[in-house]
Parts: sequence; structure tokens; C-alpha cells
Amino acid sequence: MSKQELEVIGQDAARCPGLSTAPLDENQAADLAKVFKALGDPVRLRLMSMIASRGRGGEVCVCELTPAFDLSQPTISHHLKLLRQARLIDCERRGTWVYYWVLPGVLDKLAAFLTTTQPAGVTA
Amino acid sequence: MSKQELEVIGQDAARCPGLSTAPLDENQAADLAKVFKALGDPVRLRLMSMIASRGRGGEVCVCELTPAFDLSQPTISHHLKLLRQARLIDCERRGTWVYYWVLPGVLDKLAAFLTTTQPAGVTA
DNA sequence: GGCTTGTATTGACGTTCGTTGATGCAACCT
DNA sequence: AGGTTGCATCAACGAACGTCAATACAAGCC
Repeated sequence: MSKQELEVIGQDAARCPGLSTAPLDENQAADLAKVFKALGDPVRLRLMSMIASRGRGGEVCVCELTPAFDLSQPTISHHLKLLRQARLIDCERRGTWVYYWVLPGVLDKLAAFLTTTQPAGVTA
Repeated sequence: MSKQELEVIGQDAARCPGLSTAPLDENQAADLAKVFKALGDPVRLRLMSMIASRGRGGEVCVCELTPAFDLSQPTISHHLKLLRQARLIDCERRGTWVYYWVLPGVLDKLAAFLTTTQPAGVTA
């Protein structure tokens, strides 16, 4: 855990079939809770939604996100940082502007984790 | 019982097709954020998992939940209350004991909300 | 170079959250 | 009735969070 980011959904999802499958151990719960906590703020949820609405490979410039809120620019920047640390989004600077996108697969993996009906082909 | 619970997933899910479908408005984001915030704590995630593992119609007595944690009994009771206020679980007193269960459909609706691939039959 | 624009970081503030011991309440049992 | 057990609520504490103004950084333009 040298870095601040977590890999929860990428790696843990393999040995963590689902919330309803079996009781989570402390480590799985701690990692996954960080992801849900990142989504547990209305501003961050809207940010995620605005970015995710662009679809696969879609990007959004920060200059489009910031004016959509009644919040200061540093606040939006802070929320974007938290979403990035939760490994939900990533960004790239391109000239003066910075573009954000949703990391591929994260949302669907999160959804699969919550689903109670057992997904068909899971190697348990 | 106070009426401070929310109905987010039950009613809003209808006019709120998905996180990636279109940018959420402030109200949708505020309501949904409360649900994710409820899941954004390791203790509450483990509680949810322990209860959800019982499957449809399954129940868990508080007396089974509390000793699974290194936390005081009031703390567990407090977390269960938050999960109940988020309309993720419900409970019933039966004699001396209190039993908790996952409200049917909530987890799958949450999962559908996160899924990026458009679900086939949305009317269900 | 210096100026301007877009974004991130810092430091500080008030608020919310997680936790606890103490207490209250409900249901059982003599 | 009194005593006991299971769970919820209360009051209070430190820690974490969301927000902002000020500042710093990065890149383009004059």
C-alpha cells in the first residue's frame, strides 16, 4: 500500500464474488468501503455521472465540470482527486486542459459485486 | 419510528435509469449518495454482507452480528440504524431478539444503476 | 522575459462521522 | 414484584470530511 490508490475492484473482485455470496472479511470490506465512500457524496456522484455519460473512451474536460456546480474550483478538484484515489476515474493533461474518464470496467465490476443473483460463469 | 428514511432506489430508479445514462440532477445525486454513503464504511459493509449472505428472506439476529466485531454493542446498533435509514435493511423484534434482513430488490436495483451496459428489459 | 488561463495544492475553518460508557426500554424468567 | 438479558438511545469525545481563499504550478501567448 505504498501508493494512495487501491486496486479493490481490479484484483479483489476475483476472490470476492459478491456481497451476498459470503460475509466479507475485514480487508475486503475496508477496500470496498473506500470505493462506496467515494460515491457517497452528491457532488462526486454527479461528477461520476457526468464523466460516465460520455460512454466508453469518453472524456470530459475539467473546464466543463467545474461550472456545473455552485462550488469553488479547488473543491471540484478535490472531489476529482478522491474519485481518482478510489480508482474510479483517471485523467491526463493535454495542453492547458485536463481530461477525465471512467476507468474501464470498474462500474460493471461494482455492479456485479452488488448483484444478488449469481452471475452465470464465475469460476468460484 | 421516525420517518427520516429515503425511498431512493424504490421510486427514483424508475426515472433514474443509470449513472452512465445521463448526468444526475442534484436531487437524484443527493438521494443516491446517501445509499452509497451507508455502504461506505467497512463495518456497515460487513454487516450488509453478513445479512445478505442469508439469501432471499434470510434473517440474522443482532446477537449473531455483534460478537463478530471488535466494537461495542451501541456502535453496531448505530450502524444497523444507518443501514435501515438508507432503506437497505429492515428489522423486526421477535421476543427478546431483533432480526434484520435485506430489503428485497435494493441490491439488484443498485447494481442496475451502476451497470454501464443498458439492461435489456428495463420495465421489470 | 512577463502576462494570462486552467488546474492542483495548501492551510484553515465549521460540520459530520465513528466510537464509547452510561442509561433506557422491552421481553423473558422465576 | 424483582432480576436478568438483548437491544436501542443519549451525551460526549476525537477524527475525518467538505468547503473556501490564498497560493503554487503548468502551459500557452504577447
